[in-house]
Amino acid sequence: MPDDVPYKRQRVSKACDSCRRKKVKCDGIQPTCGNCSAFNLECTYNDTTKKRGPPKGYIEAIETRLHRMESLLGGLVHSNDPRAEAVLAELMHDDLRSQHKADFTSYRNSSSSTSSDSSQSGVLNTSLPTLDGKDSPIIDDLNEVMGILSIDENKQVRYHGRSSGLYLLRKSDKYKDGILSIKNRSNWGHQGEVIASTQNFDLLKRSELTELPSQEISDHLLELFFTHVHPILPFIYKPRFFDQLKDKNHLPHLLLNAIYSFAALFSDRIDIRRIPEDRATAGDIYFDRAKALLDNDYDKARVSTIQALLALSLREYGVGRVTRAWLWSGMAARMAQDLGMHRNNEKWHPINLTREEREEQKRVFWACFVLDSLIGSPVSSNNSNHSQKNSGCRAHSVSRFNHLLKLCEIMGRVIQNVYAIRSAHVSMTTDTVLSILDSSLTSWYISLPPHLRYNPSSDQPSDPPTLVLHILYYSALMLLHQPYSAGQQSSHNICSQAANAITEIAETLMKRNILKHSLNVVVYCVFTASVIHTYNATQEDNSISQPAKVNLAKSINVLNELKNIWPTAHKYVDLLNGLVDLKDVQLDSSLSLKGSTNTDGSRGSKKRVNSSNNTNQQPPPVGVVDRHVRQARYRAQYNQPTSENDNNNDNSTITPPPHQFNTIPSSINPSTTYQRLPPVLSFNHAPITSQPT
DNA sequence: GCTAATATGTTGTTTTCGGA
DNA sequence: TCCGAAAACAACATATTAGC
Repeated sequence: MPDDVPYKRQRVSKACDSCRRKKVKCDGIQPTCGNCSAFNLECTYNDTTKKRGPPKGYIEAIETRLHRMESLLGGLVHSNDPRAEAVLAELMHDDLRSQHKADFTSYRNSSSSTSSDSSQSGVLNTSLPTLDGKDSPIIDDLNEVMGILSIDENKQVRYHGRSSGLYLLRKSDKYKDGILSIKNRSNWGHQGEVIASTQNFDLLKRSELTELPSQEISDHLLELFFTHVHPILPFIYKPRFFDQLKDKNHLPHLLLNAIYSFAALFSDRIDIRRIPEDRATAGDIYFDRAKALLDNDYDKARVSTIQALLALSLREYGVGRVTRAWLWSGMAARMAQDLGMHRNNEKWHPINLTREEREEQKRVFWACFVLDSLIGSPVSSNNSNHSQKNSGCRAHSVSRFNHLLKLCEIMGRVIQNVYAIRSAHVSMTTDTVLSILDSSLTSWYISLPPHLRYNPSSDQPSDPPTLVLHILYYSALMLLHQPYSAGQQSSHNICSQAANAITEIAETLMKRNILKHSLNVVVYCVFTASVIHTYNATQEDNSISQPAKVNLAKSINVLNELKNIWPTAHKYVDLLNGLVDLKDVQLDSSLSLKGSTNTDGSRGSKKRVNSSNNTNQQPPPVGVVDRHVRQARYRAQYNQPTSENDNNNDNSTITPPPHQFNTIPSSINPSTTYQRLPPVLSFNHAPITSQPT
């Protein structure tokens, strides 16, 4: 064909709406195409065409690179190398930052067509509302996408993801160019490394690795583990575990040391601490042994290795070495997959697993799922490619664990749909996704059996693991609604009430002197609640700010208490103390920072304006009116009579939800809508069946 | 439902062009 | 003439859509 013959398109670039519906060839002639003309139809070209986004995995790859660069920068900033200081100075240079910002703006503009088209086609809008709720573009610089960076006096950079809620505090004076400058009062930036155990475990001799503590200490630590950890995360199957201990020649040293090292943090004994006066060094010797044993064993996938990884991950999370916790929980999850635990082992006919082995595998797999959800990025957990089943056993611990699994599954969906840069959904509006996920949480709450309900006015107080479960529930609520809290009053109310609830439950735990027995995930939950309180405390409306200040003070007290057992609480207390200053939140001295000592030696907040120091006279919690409205709606929906508790439900008690946010729009068929959500795990069967005893 | 054409985004290379 | 930045281009990957 000669070159000068013009290329004739085989297809029109845009078929008319009618032809597109009928999927027939359209000649594209406007205003009326040939087909519409022939059938005397109105010819329109209204349907918008979708623009493609970046290639699959591209955003993830860029994110990975970004995080790698962040950690490199973090290390650089932290080093004493003068060259690092020069690089830091260069990076801090305004020209570069503005260039960086301009680059990002350019990227946003270039993709703006995608955004607008997306909204029309129902793509979930994952962006964040502005603080003032105006409908300006929701994301306006790189930092909103990344989350928030904070930098302390030691130039230690910290990254706080969106789920931290810290972006709510962008209006503060200390927030500039995407960085919160926060006073670091207790040197937590280095704490992880300082307390990090540890002796040089490379020097441990092989014979020392297999040393075990005395029977008395062993019993003590195992009792602590099975009292405080096992009830909420029963990843050890006790009958099988204690059977293993009977065979002295084949003791699971790695697992034992991992359990000892974690349980030691719950202990008041000083003879198991590396430094007697430092509680955070409790169990260091077992940790060193476990780590050395792990280095020898991590390439051998075994159930006990996974269990050890879970225990070690929990410990590391508690002492503030989050990266290692994240790595080990991820390693555990992948090892579990390597062993095929993500498949339903009841179908493994060729392999003769005993009932105990099956039970153990299920527990371990689901514990991996929970940990990956709570302290890692639930990547592997959200993988729908597993068929392992959990249980419907009545045993309280197992039942609680099963509800925890369901809650984690919902949280995974929240993260996938609300926080992921690229949503798993392509055809639902934000409101719809919010409604569906909110409904899932409500259903979860309603499905709680009586023994897992939290009733603060009951004569029989809930046990600590159940209270932790409720704290996680309210955290999930905050996780879901937080991104929309600035733009939607209903979401903001739910966030505030959830934050109030978390603070109140945590305070209950503290007053009952059992806070120290709660799992370390509580620390982060209380912190995120505190961020909401901080935001509310700065509102002009006194009816909002006053109770928020009271709750903020309570939260800080709780975190101060948690510092005694979980070193990771140090950094959150410091962050909050910094925020209290910078947000000009005026706390009463007797309420705030109880038990904490500032680096300047003073105790409590420096700002004292609020004259009330009577916690019993606290104003109504934020959104309490909404709560009553929702309760009434809930009672109407579920035919529940008005309880006495509701009548005398004073503001100091937590009214059980459901929080009842939006109902699913009638135009949406819930069943079909749910099918569009990421696959939901099957929870209707019953594998984790045994009494945890 | 499915396939192939088309549109669009990324990445790496080459070309252009202004300033030293 | 050289250098560096920006623009242009090609090749490839992938999302979207026309239409069989």
